[in-house]
Amino acid sequence: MQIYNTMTRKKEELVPLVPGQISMYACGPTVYNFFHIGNARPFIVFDTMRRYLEYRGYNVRFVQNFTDIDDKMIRRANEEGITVKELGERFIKEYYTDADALGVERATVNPRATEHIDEIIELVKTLIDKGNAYATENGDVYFSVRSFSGYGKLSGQNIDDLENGARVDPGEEKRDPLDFALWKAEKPGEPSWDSPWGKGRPGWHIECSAMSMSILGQTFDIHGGGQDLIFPHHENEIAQSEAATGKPFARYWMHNGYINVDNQKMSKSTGNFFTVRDIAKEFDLEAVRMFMLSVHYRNPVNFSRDLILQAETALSRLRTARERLDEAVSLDTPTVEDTAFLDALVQFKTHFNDAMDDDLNTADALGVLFDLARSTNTFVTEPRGTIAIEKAKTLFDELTGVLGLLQNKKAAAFPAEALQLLEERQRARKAKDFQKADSMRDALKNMGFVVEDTAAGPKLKKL
RNA sequence: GGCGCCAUAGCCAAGCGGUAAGGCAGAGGUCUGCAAAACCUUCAUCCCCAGUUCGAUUCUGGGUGGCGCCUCCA
Repeated sequence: MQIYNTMTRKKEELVPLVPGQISMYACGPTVYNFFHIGNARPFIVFDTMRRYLEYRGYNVRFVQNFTDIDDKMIRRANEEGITVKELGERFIKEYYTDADALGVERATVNPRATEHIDEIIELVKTLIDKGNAYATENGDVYFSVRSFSGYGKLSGQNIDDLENGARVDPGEEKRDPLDFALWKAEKPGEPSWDSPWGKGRPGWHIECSAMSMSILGQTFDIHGGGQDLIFPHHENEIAQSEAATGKPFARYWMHNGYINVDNQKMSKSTGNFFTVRDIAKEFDLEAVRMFMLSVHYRNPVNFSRDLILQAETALSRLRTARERLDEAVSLDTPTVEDTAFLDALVQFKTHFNDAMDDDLNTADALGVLFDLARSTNTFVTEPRGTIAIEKAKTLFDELTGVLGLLQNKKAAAFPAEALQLLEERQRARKAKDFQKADSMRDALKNMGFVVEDTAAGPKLKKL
């Protein structure tokens, strides 16, 4: 598989550190609020990456953290009049609610920053011992950027150019404006932990280094996140981690593009965001996943309700095709068409894999899925051999499963009243009383159901 | 100022050297009592100008127009 590595700015063959295994870390949410559609993109992208790697037979260790201590957490907790811990607990729960609905599988581990304070302190200690960090009078610890010669290698920034834009906040005792905080001294009313530098809390960047390395090892395969994390967050992670261990940190860096609104980056600070929770009130979140996967993960994409609607319609095309396979009439003896069809299935699978192997080209892979749908739709118009039908179902489930689509298997339960109307309508039709039949169809429509007359009889569908 | 991304039909979006996947919407048709679903047909020469090449949407240079990072940010 080829993936685009931000570090080298090229597509590279993915060769895992340990054959057959992939270790992967993605920056997770700061749990101070509901997450928005823009935040959802990396969750979906890296979940899809993980699913694909597992499908291709890798044993994947996938870590996505929760940042549960930082300035925003503290501010929000104060506003709500609750503790930072309580705030974190609440929004971790809310995260799972939305992530589940988006078809995002649970990571192998979801570490929390506050549960890795010991590792963070150890890492900071090591950096001070090695001369890459220094503690100040008031108990802050900073990383000395100029002590790490590789600084800027991920973002392609020249350290002296960066110097011009850097600034120092009042009260900070940085030796160099570029230096960043590893440990922040306690302020009144803030959660804090004991450390060799006095009470305090970790800086943001060090959390990810500590959590990723303590769970996946000093060197691991893939590190992912949004493009806005390239600088400074990921640059800083590299500096801290490699300075401390003397070993390469992540081997491949994957970054997803932004979700835009009217061509502007969706972000909390701009205020042009839609929370996933709000969108869930209007749409099936699987349509949001469909929408995300219809674009290559590195490209920016505009978000709008109209586009989710398009995705919803497209998704139902796949869903209908899959249902038709279930309803297909199968024969004990294969038909002559079966062989050609089975060959076609193999082709679809190959094309799907080729697309995904090319830097996770989900847009292209979805195209294959629609080709498959057309093919099966045509195939099931006649009774076919059981084996061919079953193989088609298996492939369909396999490929939609890799993309995390069509996972809502819940059998649609229709109210008795609706089923009765459907029956009455059918009787009316048999009696050629079409006026009555149509009025019942209208009544069902008002209840939110459409009627489809199939070869196997009338069928109800939710609108 | 430094670093970087993008420009393909009404909309969304792959492709990235050999004359444009797929989805949504639209048009015509088949099926249907009528619909719906499905199927068939139809719907683009790829922002502009140079250059390289037998051949460029795809490479190079220059424009034009969008956008991002450099400060919290997925």
